[in-house]
Amino acid sequence: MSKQAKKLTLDDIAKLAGVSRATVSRVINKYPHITPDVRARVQKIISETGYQPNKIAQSLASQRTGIIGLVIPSATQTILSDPYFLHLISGITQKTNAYALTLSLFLFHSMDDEVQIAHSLFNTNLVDGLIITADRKENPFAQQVITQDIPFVVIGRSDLNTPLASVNVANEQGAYLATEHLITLGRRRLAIIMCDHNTAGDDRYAGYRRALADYDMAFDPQRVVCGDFSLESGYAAMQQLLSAKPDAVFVSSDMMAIGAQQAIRQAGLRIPDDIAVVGFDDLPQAALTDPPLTTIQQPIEELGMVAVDLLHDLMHDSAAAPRQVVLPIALIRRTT
Amino acid sequence: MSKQAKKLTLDDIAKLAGVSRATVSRVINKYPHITPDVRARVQKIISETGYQPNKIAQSLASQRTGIIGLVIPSATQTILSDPYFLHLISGITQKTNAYALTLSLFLFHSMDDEVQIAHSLFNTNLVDGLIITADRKENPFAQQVITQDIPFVVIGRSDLNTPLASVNVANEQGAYLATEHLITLGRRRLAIIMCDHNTAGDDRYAGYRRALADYDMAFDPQRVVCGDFSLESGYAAMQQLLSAKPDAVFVSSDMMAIGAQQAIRQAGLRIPDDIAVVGFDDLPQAALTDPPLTTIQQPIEELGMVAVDLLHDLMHDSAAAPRQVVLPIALIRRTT
DNA sequence: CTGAAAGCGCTTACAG
DNA sequence: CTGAAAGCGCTTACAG
Repeated sequence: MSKQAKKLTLDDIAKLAGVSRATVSRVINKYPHITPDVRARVQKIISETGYQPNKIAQSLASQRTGIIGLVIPSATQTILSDPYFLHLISGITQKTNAYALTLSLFLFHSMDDEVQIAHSLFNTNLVDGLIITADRKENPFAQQVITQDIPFVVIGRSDLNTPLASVNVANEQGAYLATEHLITLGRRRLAIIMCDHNTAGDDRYAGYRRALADYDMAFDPQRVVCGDFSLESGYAAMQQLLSAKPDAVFVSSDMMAIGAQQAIRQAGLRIPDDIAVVGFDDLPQAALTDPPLTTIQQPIEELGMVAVDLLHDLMHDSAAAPRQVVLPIALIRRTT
Repeated sequence: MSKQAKKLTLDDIAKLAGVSRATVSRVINKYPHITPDVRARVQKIISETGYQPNKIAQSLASQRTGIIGLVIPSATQTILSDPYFLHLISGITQKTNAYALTLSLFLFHSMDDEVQIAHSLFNTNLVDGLIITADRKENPFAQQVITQDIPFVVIGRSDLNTPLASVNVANEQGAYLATEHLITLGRRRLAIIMCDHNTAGDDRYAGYRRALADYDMAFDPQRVVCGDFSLESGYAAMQQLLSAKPDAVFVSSDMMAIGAQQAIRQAGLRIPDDIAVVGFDDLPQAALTDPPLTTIQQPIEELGMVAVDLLHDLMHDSAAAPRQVVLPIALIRRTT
């Protein structure tokens, strides 16, 4: 407890309680068949001394560390500007706290990091399982994980054509609803700010196209611009789009939508009168843009929570068939 | 490597290379005095087999895990809406990657979590060191850490009156500059949206007061409102402030400033004509608000990087005097 | 420069 | 229900 005290071990507790180390270990691990007397005696010593088992020794002996890794292989730039990841992490930590798991976080700041981290994660017995955000279409890290003997779950769709445990939201359907909403409003010159190199971006683009087709709306490649989910890229994309004179734009993330709104205003146009905007995410800030942003709500925290649930199941029953969960989305109408 | 293969151990490598486990261990740990031949032979086997040492076993034997913990004891709500933390985490992971340390993340979602996490972190030998964001004035967790025998560094000032390793930015001076800027602009009815229960908030408030005093400006408690660093709270605070008819407001975080701008616009007032706004942080989104936000730039990523540097030093030389680093800030003029 | 041996602090069959 | 013992896979004085 205090600074100087030499740390107590199982052995010390065993001696103090007059039992074997095995018994103390069983008490700590809540093994059911222990004489109540003995259990009480051991517990008393433990609480009196403030003994805490050495987690590393427990891990080595039990072959489980209770650590799970969260790997976010996105470009750092994207991560930085998108509160999405904060919500995801929040959902994940809620569950890891509940399961008494420890979360380790792995971000790549360079190609080198990717190699280094893969190296330190695979075959080192450090983590019991992995959660991977698989937004990038090119995802060499995820490719590697498949070949490893480690439970993992993927957040977002993955094109790894293997049955994997995964959680995702109904991206295609969300984009469809958003686009349909704009069409229903009477808009005719629809545009999209999408995100390439990203599976969620692809799915949302597909939903946009499907809605256009279903409603016999013209598709004009001039009115398609790519961003990278960042605020800045949404701003730049909208500036580019302006010359194509859209009267509505579906932006596939709220941060990009906020940037797009800014570009529209700066061009002296009115929202939604001149250009209607619909986003995707429903971040808290979406309700406070000018005007408030109509958007597709996706349950980001829940995404994280379900990921941990799936992983937890996998870790305790490796024979379990990997489950794919798709969470529902909803259109949140604000401005229009 | 592949799914079925039973994992190799030091012993296996030793046998394959015809040396002792000690020698293999020395090669792995880059012990300098090894016969080149022997080293080469061992390394060949290691790379041929793809052997990776078991990190847990290494940790138990060496009494170091290479894991450091990042503890963010802020209210979850605050964390979620503030990209600040993303930048901080980014800075931290850049350095942990460089030092080949593993980062574990601890967020509190309830009072119970706080107890649980403290319990699992202290005296369990899991982490080699801790980084704590000490923004809350009431910080029982930080108080506890002090009594533990574990290296740690605090991000943000702490009122724990002990010489601690810490990194911070010049909050007071930043607020002073921001306020001075508004005064120099000719504004006379200054207001502040501050953040209570938070040491950074306190420091910034102090800088505001000092500038007011230096320039003989009236201080009106009517023109002081508290938020919690979230966008929503900035919005609400500004609405409240409106009746006091300020002509300028220093908002002690960018997210709150963005919320405040929104409230001003919604009230039909112009920025900066009717009310000038200065923020604090210089998040990427500050450059894209309407109008672009003048703000105090603080090097958030660097805060995280320095924290890891300090901790790294502490872990390798526990006798080292804990250092206090204060990073400079700068006024970024945009709109006015 | 290298090896034999002890040790890190636990867990978990195996007996009884 | 409980204990003795082996084992988890490494590191590191200690000799030589």
